Amino acid sequence: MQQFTQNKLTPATDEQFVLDHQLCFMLYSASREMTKLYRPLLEKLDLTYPQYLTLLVLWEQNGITVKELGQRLYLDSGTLTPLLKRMETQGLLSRQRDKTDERKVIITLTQRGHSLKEEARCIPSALYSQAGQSPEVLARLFADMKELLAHLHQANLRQN
Amino acid sequence: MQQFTQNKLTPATDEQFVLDHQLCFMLYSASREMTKLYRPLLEKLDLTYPQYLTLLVLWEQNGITVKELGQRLYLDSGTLTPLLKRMETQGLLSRQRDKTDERKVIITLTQRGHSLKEEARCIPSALYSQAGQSPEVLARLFADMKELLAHLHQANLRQN
DNA sequence: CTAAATTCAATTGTGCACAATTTAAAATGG
DNA sequence: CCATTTTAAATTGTGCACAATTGAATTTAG
Repeated sequence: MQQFTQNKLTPATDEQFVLDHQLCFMLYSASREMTKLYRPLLEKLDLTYPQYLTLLVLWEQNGITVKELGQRLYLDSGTLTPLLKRMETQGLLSRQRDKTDERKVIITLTQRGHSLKEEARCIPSALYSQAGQSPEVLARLFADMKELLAHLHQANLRQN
Repeated sequence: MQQFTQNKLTPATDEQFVLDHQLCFMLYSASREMTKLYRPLLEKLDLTYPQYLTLLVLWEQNGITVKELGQRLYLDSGTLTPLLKRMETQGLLSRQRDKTDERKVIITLTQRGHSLKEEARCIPSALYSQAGQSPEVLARLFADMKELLAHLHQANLRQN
C-alpha cells in the first residue's frame, strides 16, 4: 500500500507537493530564465546580471557605501566585495575607504562606468518587448511582485 | 552639463533605469527572499532549496533520467551532476546507468528519500502562510508568473 | 555496414549567494 | 578615559548556475 502511493504510474498525487503548482518554483525558474534573456545583451558590455544591477544602483546614486549598495540589492559584503573587485579591475568603478569613517568603503563610478549607461540604453525596452506580455499584465505582475517582495523581506527580518 | 545629469543630487532620473521599477529585479530579489524563507525549514531536513525541488520532482516521478529531471527544473547536467552526487552521498537517491541506453543515468529514490516526503509535509503550507498575501492575490500572481515563465522559456529557446 | 552526426552525462572554469568568522574602526557606557 | 559593544567590510568555505568542452554511446545517412 505504501508502495502503491509511491508508484510513478499512480495519478493520486500529493497536490501540495506538485512542482508546477509551487509559486516558489515559478519565481526561481522565471528569475533564471529572465537572467538568461539578459545575458546576450549584457555580454556585449562585458557585464554579468548582478554587475548590471549594481550599475543601475550606482547610476542612480554614485558614491554610496558597500553597505548601502547591499541594502538596495539585498546582498551582503560576502557577495559584493568580490563582485566590486572584479568591476574595479575592469575599470568601471573605484573602491576607497571613507576618510571620516575608515570602516566604510565608498564606491565611485569611473568615466567608463558612467559611459556604459549610454551603451545600455536599449536594454530595458528590449527586454520588456521580449517578455511577450501585455503592458496591463506586466503592470499588474510588477505591482503584485513588489508587494510580495516587501512581505517576504519583512518575514525574513522577523526570523532574525 | 554632462556632469549635471550624473550628479547624485539631481532628481532627473532615467525612468527606464530605476532599479525598483525593473520587473527583473523584483523576480531576482523575490526569488532569493523566498529561498531564504525556506532555509530554516529545509535545514532541519539537511536539504538545500535546489535539492528540495529535486525531491519534489522525484516524489512525482521516481526513476527518471538526469535529462528529464533537468527539463522539469530548467537545469543542465553541469548543475545536476554534482547536486545529485551530494544527494547520493546523503543516502537520498541512487544513480545508475540505464542498461538499455548507457548514455542515460537513472535517478531512483532510496527508502530515506521516500520517507523525507512525510517529514516535509508541513513545509508548503507553512510557506504560503508566511507569504502574507491573500489567496486571491497569490492565485493571480501564480497564474501570471506561470504565463511569464512560459513566454521567457520560449524566448530563450528562440535565441538558440 | 560504417562514417558522421547526435545525444547524454560528466568535467572544467568562472561568478555569484550566503552562512560564519575575522579584523579593524567607531560608538557607547561606566 | 578606557573597556565593552556595535558596525562595516573582508575572508573562508560550501553549493549552486551555466557556458564550454570532453568522452562515450547511440542514431542516422550514405
